[in-house]
Amino acid sequence: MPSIKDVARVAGVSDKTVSRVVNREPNVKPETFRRVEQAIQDLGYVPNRAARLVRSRKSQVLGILTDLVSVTPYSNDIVRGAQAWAHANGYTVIVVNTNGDDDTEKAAWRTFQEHSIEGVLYVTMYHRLINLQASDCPLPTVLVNCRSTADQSLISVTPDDYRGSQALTRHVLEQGHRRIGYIRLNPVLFGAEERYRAFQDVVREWGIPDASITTKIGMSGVVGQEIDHSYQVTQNMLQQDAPPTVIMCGNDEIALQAYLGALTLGHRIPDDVSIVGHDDFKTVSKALKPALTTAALPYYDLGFRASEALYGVISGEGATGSAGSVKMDCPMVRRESVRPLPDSQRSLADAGGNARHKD
Amino acid sequence: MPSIKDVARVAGVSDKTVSRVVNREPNVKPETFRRVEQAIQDLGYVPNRAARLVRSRKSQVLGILTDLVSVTPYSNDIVRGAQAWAHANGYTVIVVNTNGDDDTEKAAWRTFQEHSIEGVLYVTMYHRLINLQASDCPLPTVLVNCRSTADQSLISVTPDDYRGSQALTRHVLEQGHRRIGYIRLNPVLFGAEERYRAFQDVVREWGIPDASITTKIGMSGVVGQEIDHSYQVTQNMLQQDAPPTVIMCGNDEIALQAYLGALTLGHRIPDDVSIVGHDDFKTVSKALKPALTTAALPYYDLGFRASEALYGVISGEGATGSAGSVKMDCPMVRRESVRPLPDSQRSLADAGGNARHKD
DNA sequence: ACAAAAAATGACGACGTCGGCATTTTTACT
DNA sequence: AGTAAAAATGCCGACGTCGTCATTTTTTGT
Repeated sequence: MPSIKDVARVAGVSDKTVSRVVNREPNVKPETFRRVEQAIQDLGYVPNRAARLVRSRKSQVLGILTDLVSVTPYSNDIVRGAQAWAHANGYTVIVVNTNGDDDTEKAAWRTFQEHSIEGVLYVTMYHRLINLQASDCPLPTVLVNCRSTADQSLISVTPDDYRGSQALTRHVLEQGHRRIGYIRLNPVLFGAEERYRAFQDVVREWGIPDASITTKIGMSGVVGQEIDHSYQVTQNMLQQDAPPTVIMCGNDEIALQAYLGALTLGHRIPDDVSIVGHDDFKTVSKALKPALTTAALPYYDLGFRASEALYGVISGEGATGSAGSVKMDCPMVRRESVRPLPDSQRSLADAGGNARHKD
Repeated sequence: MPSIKDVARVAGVSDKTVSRVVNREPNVKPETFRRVEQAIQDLGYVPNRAARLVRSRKSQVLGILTDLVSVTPYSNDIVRGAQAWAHANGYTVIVVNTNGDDDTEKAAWRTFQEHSIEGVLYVTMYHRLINLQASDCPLPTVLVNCRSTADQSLISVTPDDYRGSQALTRHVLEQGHRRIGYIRLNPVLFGAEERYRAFQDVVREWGIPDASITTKIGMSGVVGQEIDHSYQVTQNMLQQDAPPTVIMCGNDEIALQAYLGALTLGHRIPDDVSIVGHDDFKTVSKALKPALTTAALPYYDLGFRASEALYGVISGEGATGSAGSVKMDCPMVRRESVRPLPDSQRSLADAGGNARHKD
């Protein structure tokens, strides 16, 4: 592994001049520049970051700390997004999975310090609240897909579950649906709460009577090993009197269960029952027939945006406190699983009440 | 950021003694050891890897080069497996996604060299053949999920698609199925070839007549944007005269299509038709009702095993040439989507021919 | 108690790079 | 041509750590 001095010798200049060429500093004669470049080429010289770092303290490395690569493999897109930003900006990324283990997390922070990392992305694989103090973080940190209840000053980048669910609910109502089944995500998840709240708010805003809404919990249990009742829940809903014309699912996995449940009962989608999901897990949402209308969790963007934010913190560009925190939209992805109801079918007669949207 | 000298001063010893303590070298008086540890604690000293590296040339860092995080997000488990090995063995991991771009790949190799990385895992996100020379790799390299047609000497760790498919086919035959539909994976994929070949070999070995086999291609087109015909293909198969009693799918995504196609036609699974997949994409295979019998792609193990192999190369423990290459088993995961056929239904009468397994 | 061996500790320099500053070469201007 | 300013280049040392080897302290055996 040749060093800068080897290059200097070959090019017949001093090591400092080589350094200048390598770092594109000014004040190098074109002719010298050429000679040095040639020598670099010939020797296959590659600068040594470690040595550079010993002097300049700029590692150009970012750390990513993830809790566990949960059952939903899609959240890896957060990491991809972060990497994309990093490589576009000359940074390298070190990733450590803690698997939710505290000791591993401790070790990871230490590793990051040893590597003189400039900043850390603290990524959770599902949207949740955590309990982290800024003082626990020995390095500049940005929270991704989570927020800290303990310390508001930690900047976070999270998906806006509320708005995603809101858009979906509005869409469903605009298509004329009034009898609605809602299958909730595992209540343990933060997103579950937000999504359900948005659903309720919109439904109330439109004056839909409670009687025409059926809500059930589709998943429950510890994250990672939850029990999924949504298949059965769907079938129960469809077999009740005046069944819902649309089933809104807490996420796409539940939507898959809803499809299976409905199809097995001989219902056609969306002719007999419409279905919407949430998250846009493409392996599911695009694969279903008809393709699923859902709201896309912006995982990739979360990672990308968070890296930008982290860079802001590192380079000290203001943005202190939670002022820098961002909620990113979950845009609705309209596919074919929601059928517009003809006017004639929009009454609520058989579910009691017939309130309509006020506008 | 305190240095080893700050610690030395506080502990009242020389920097070298601190170094000894940090690296657990012998010949330090217990009392001195204690004092130094205390000083380290008090100052929050963390050794600086860069400085260490400048001298010792052992970075304890592995690089992971991935082509693209393809449509199947599951292959990320390869990376997880590699990380698991790394962290268990004191290594840190740098990941770079090339998105299949040659320039990015070039840049990645360079970055790896700059970081004095010890070795590289060259990971492809789907099982395929690549065209890489050992001479293209400036660092010790192990291929994961791919093999090089250009250079046999590159060690590779790949899944054994053939044996996975073989096990699945045998299972299906053992359950008494004789009229079989086979929906092929995109022929562009290396695994598609292997799996189909295994299927054919077993079927032939058992003496099943060609007439009772229906084979169709389920996906085609460029990887990442393929067209999926398998939904329609399934329905066609089920509507033919003497339809297959089991449909074997090139992978689990195709199996999902098969489920949807079958259910929509009113067929029950596995009562009317059995289905098997391949890959064990859990979001699909465990979610389906009934859960899918499939063969598990050992992604995690691939990554873990490959790291071990790479370490072997780095530390020069023989294992030269493709002698070190490994094919890892894809164990069958037996769930509920295959129904054993009662003897009375095992004839081939209506499909022409009635050959039986020879043993 | 004393020498020899063993253990513990320290002084110093090198690793590859780059910042600071001194020195040399070139350019611009009279 | 001569001089001042600007440009180009080089020398030296420091970053934090650890290897080498010298020095000091402790232990062991008589």
